Amino acid sequence: MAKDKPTKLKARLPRGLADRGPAELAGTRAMLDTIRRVYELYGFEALETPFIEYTDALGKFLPDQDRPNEGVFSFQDDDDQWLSLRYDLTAPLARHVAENFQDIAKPFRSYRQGWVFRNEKPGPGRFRQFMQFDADTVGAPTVAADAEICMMAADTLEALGIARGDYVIKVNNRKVLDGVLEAIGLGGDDNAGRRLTVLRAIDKFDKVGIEGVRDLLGEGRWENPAAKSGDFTKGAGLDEYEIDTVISFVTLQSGDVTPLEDITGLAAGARANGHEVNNYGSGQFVESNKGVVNHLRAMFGNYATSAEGIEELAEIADLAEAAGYSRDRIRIDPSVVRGLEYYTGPVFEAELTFEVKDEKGRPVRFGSVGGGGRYDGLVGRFRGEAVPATGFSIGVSRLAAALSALGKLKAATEYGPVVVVVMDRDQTGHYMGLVKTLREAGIRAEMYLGNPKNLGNQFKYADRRNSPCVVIQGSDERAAGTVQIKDLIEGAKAAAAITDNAEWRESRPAQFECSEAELVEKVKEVLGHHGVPYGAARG
RNA sequence: GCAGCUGUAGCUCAGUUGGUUAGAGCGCCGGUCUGUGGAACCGGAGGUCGGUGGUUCGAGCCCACCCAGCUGUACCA
Repeated sequence: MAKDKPTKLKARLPRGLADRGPAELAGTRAMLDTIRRVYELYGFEALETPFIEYTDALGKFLPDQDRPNEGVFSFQDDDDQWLSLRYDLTAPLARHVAENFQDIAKPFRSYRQGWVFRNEKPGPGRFRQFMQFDADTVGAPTVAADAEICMMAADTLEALGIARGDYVIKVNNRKVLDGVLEAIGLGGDDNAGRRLTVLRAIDKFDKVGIEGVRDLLGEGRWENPAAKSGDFTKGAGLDEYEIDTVISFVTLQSGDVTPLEDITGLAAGARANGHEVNNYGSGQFVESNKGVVNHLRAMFGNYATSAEGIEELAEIADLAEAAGYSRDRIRIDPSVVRGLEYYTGPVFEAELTFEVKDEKGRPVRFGSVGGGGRYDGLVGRFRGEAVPATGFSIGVSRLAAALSALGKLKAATEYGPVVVVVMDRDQTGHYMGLVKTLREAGIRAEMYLGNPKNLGNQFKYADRRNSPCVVIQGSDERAAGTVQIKDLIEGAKAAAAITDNAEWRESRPAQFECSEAELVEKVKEVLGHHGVPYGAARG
């Protein structure tokens, strides 16, 4: 009989998804605790919604398609209704608020954290399942709510260990953009398509540079402009004058032009307080949000829609400044576009400003690690009236990926349990008794459950589990009422010099004997010596 | 979706102008060592060479198509 090899099933993980080990879980848990602490400090309260929503609650275009799997994972219920895995936490929040509108005290301030899913092509820092941590204020029309969200975003990133200057919260306002677009004749519903193209072009500013944006606003752009090869992106088809207008808006802060605030009268005082003040000709100037806002006023203040947005930005800048958040943390930046569909006013984006490199030394683009904005229309979709709302979302998974790529995510060695080795199979009950004693003292412990015939294997196991120590009791010890405790951490150090195997075995480094009654006390000494937490000290 | 690159052991990769039975390092398992982790030495398991078809006396290598992965780009409500 020919032996047919059973066809092995290939074990493989779908792309864009990831298993998480103990170290990563511990790191994520610490991040979540930190974020939660900041959010709660600001007065937000917890809320959780399910992973699954009706598809039409998430977006407006889906239900009429055959397979609404563009971007979202969807499937049909028994009753043929389309369900989807949530792709963010904002739409479910809007549904929750609308559904429980009467019972919710407004302004409603809530936070929530959880997995979201996107059916898109994954990449570095882009996953198909990732975690977000949101905070939203629903029912507050004031821009103070927006300003507060920005400040909280800054506080959160710093609480996570990102130094001031290594991140920035960029702020813009959709109304300013809308006004500019109206001014160049792209207002109205029939220009929605071109408007979108313009917004996307602006969004790519830091990726393709000023010339790239110029091409995208005009005829279009090749993936490799020099060789005119690769993918071609069709442009918005604007003329020279229109392009110049848009470019002047975008570069206002982000690129070549940095508007400066004239502080001639204030410079002396600023210097006295230790601020750096640049000299430009006769007047004295400093980079500031107020400078950007003044510049916007001068250039676009005569467009009604823009003016409204500019004044909102001015107020956010003032509020932030008054609270001590200056341009190094919260920055008015007209190139920020974001969330093209549902944002109605201020939009925010959290960016890391330091460069992260991959293992080959090439710079990695992680994109924004958080974002948000005002979405006055989202809750209103479920009701007849507009409900003002603003919120912010941290991309926990992406931020964790960025931090660990940078080596900033503390990869503290996770110690395993104390292992009680099995020397005599017929004493299993007694060994488990030792384990129980340790557990009752709050010490992680387990008896070796593998094949106990070779004692060496049990040590190898304990070594791999990163156990701080093992407990040994053979017939000699049992007769004497004692146990051997072997400190594996200390032993590894002590044995580093030994090269001869026989000597290695004989020396039994870092091993000592104690009475069974002293077991807990002595193990605690070993754990304490190495800083291994136990009992209440464990997280 | 579009473009480029890459598919050989669990991982990283060799593999001559096409030539018997496809290799190495690491890892894994076992032994030296059934009362002691590491090192060392010895041994072992593990491959439809991504798939299908073609050219050839002969294909891991050449050709066509397909599939998968990576990178970029587009899309991302």
